Amino acid sequence: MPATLTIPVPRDYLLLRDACSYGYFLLEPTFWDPRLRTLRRVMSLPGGAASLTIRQDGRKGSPLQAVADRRLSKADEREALRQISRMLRLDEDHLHVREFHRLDARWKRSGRARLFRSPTLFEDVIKTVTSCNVTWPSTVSMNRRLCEAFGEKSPSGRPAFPTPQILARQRANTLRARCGVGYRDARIVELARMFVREELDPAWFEDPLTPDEAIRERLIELPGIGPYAAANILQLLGRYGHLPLDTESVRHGKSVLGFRGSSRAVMNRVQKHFEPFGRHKFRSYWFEMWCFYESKRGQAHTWDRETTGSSFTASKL
DNA sequence: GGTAGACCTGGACGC
DNA sequence: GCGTCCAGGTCTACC
Repeated sequence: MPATLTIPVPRDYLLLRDACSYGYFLLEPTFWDPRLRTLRRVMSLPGGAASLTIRQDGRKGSPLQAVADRRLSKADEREALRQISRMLRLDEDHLHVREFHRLDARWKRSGRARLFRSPTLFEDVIKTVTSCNVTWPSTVSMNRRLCEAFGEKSPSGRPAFPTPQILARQRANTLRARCGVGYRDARIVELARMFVREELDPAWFEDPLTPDEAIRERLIELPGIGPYAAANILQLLGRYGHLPLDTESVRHGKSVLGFRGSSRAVMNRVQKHFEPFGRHKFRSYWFEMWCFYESKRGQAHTWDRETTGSSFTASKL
């Protein structure tokens, strides 16, 4: 008998808006079904992998229903709830959201504030590494192949994201050959080993008392993590005071904000432009870009993963 | 502290 | 079908 979980959400929570709010919702093993408006993904739980399909009845603030493809023990249920809560940012302080809307009133009416992320910090770190120095279709491909090659299968045959334990046991060459990750191979294996050896402690990174700058400094030391990746991981940790500046920022600066000059000059102007939004600047920056994408491709919850969702490339927008 | 060049892959393009 | 070029952040060597 498959398990069904009922998950309370903040009163402003809307699944189709808040799940389809960041590119990772298009990456394996996550699957947003634009027709059924459900979010499906396989999670690694104490009793093994399980696929969960999450839906909301369409009303803001209605509880979510998550249906698993197998029975879940109490320990499985607790872990599934913890991961879903992280992924959908259900635990994000509503005062923090209100502060953001006071600072940037453009998003108050639509209610945009929450950004989709992975159920674990490890997956967020690896996804960030697979998004560096490649166009989006390659990021899509790397994540699909990582899951197919190394993800534990749920009873319905779909793979989870590989655990640090599985990736830590691989040789770099194996990752390169089976997942097309290129020179990122050794960096991904080393990151996985650091998680397994507990040199990277997710609790320290997730602790609100840990200063942003301490986290940034630690991230920059890691293989494959530079200034862009560190800022991106910071926002994934709910710390929105840094901008992950990349070629996409330059495109946005030029085409939407009307800035001119070299890439470096445009990046500096983008940085300055969002300074007034202080510790919420990433959300202001991101939703501005997200709205631009939606103006070109339709609302994100209508995007098909295999077509629209696989084709974004800054230089072609 | 700043910067040039290497690192890989997939897609576009020309022949 | 093959070769060439390009996009994309991090890392190292060098000034």
